[in-house]
Amino acid sequence: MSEVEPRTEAGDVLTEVIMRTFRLYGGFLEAAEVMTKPVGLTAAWWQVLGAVLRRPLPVSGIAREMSLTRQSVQRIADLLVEKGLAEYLPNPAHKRAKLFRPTAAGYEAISCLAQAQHAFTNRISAQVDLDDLRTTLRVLDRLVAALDSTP
Amino acid sequence: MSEVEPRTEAGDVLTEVIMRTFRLYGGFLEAAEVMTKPVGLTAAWWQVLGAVLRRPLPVSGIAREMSLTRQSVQRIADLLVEKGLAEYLPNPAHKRAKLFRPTAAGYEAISCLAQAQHAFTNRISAQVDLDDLRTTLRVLDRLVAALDSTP
DNA sequence: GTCAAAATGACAGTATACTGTCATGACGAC
DNA sequence: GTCGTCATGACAGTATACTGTCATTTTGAC
Repeated sequence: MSEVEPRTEAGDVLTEVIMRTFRLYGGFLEAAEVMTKPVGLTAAWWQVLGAVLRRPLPVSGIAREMSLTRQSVQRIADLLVEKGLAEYLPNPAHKRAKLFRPTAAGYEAISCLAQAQHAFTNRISAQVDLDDLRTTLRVLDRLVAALDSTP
Repeated sequence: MSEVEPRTEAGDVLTEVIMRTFRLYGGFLEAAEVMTKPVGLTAAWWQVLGAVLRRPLPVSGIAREMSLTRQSVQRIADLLVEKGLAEYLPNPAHKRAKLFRPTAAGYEAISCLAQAQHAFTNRISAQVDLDDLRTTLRVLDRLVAALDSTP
């Protein structure tokens, strides 16, 4: 039997952080569903639409930006087009990779959501210390980087 | 047109924290899949087995503890029993709610995973400041509480 | 210019977790 | 003890994201 590597104190804390991350993921996702429901969207649709607010992108580009698979984004994008919230444009630079962007209805839905999102984040963030929240963001950024650097 | 509520500075930071939370969820989940694969488990199985290491629980009790639905946990639990990693015991206190617990094989799989998990959390947590990590845990706890208190 | 490699979309299949519904067991008010 | 309510498991259906595979388009090495 080989030696058992003990967990460092930092490792213990990180383990707790990971468990909270899972809880928060579920909680934030649920909050997003609650916000999007009245507008006729879902959290996933919101996320995809939000990625092309500033400029059109091909589906594969959205996927890269969001760290999702092409296939997942493609499915949502097709649904959004079907619902009239987004559209495909011919891409002069690439015959297959059409450009994806919101329609006027899509932009309107997103602006309604911005309202709800502001109210939500303002309310929740008021319950924590701002400097601590900044520290948290910095730590999470470091953790994302640490995960990406060692796949 | 009604007034547009602006996002506070804390709200802005929280928005960034939420996006990192989604990224980290994906990253940690992937890391868990990598760790569980050699042992013949999945991340979800690991989580369910881990909930009954110390004492048996009925499926609905596990679900409550993990903030998941009964149905999701039931499906995993049945799979674990099918694979011989866990078993159902008669519950003297409740005829329907059988008690769920790991078998010897289940405990062995979990102890293998503990090894990989320790190495992982030790390595990742070494890249952040310990006090900052503690602050992060405290903030995440507050956020979980804030979400739970206003459904 | 040619051709291999990578990118892209399309299609199929799987895992996870959710909601909704129903029947049955447990529990408390009375 | 009875009855209404809640808890629990079972079953069905949906949403999201994943992997794998294939054909087509683009890109880059030569």
